Amino acid sequence: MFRGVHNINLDAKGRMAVPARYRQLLRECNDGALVVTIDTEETCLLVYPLNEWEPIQAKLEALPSFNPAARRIQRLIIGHATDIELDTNGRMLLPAPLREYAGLQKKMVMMGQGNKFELWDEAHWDERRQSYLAEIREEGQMPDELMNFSL
Amino acid sequence: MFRGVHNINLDAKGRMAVPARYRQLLRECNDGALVVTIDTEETCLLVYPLNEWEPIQAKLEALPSFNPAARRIQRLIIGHATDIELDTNGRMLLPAPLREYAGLQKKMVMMGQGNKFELWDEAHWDERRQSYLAEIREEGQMPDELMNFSL
DNA sequence: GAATTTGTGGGTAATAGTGGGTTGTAGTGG
DNA sequence: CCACTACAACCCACTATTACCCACAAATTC
Repeated sequence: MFRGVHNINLDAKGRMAVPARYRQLLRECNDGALVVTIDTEETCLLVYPLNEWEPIQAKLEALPSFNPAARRIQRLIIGHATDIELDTNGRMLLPAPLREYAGLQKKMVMMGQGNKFELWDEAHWDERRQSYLAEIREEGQMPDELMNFSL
Repeated sequence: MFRGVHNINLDAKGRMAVPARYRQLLRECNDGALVVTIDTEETCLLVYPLNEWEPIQAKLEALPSFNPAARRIQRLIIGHATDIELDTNGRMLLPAPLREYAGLQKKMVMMGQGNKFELWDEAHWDERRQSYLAEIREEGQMPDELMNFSL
């Protein structure tokens, strides 16, 4: 569904222009209704079309709520999940608390990841990408799932 | 499916002319729809016809997302995978972030590799080819999978 | 060597991205 | 309950980028 990188600038009001190629797609499936939340493993944000998000929230809510780890995840992910829409210019306004979490300044990177997008601070992503590549190349060993994977 | 090397020049706008012999083939199967992404092991780019790419993305997305190695691969490969098309002159415009990744300047090499093409900076490929040849000749030993391979 | 196909280089029009100004609404405090 | 403030939505205008087109140069082919 979604893929590809784009360098995007955040304006002074915290808005970002969604690349035109995705706008139509987003408008079609949900009339541009989106949900942004945080990624708990990396300091980046996740943007889902509403219909992709809903089953995820449902599954999170179904987790046993006496389990501390489950409660943590629920608090963090559902807690930060914010509804947003595309404005008339195809831009989205990122809520200040989430921008802050991901350390988003002016220059950022938007990356398609299947059913969602990821938003990274540009410098942070560059650095992270470097370390991902280094890890892949250094580890002689790939996990089993990947060993017989052919691209 | 695809094979052979071509020396190609990138123009000032980052466009490359696809060799005529492949154009018709690419146009037939997908109306010229292609996906470019990065190779994680080498600093080169991979170009797939859309229909070849889709099952790969599906397989990548199916990997367990709590597995760190799988997440890395997904981020890098799906994250960089960008849709492009042939223009009316049979050229493709390579996205700036990907050109940058592969260090593509003016002179580059396009190489058929079965279901995809690889794009290399010319100087980098020459160097890499040298070291591949050297490695093959120095290592007396071939991996088992190759021992009973006859050319 | 002429004709056709392929590769290359820009110019231009259309589209996308950017930066505020203005109005409306919701939240806050008196 | 009203006034004031702050933020968000909308609009418009400007800039940058891209896609498209055309024309020429180079290379093949006949």
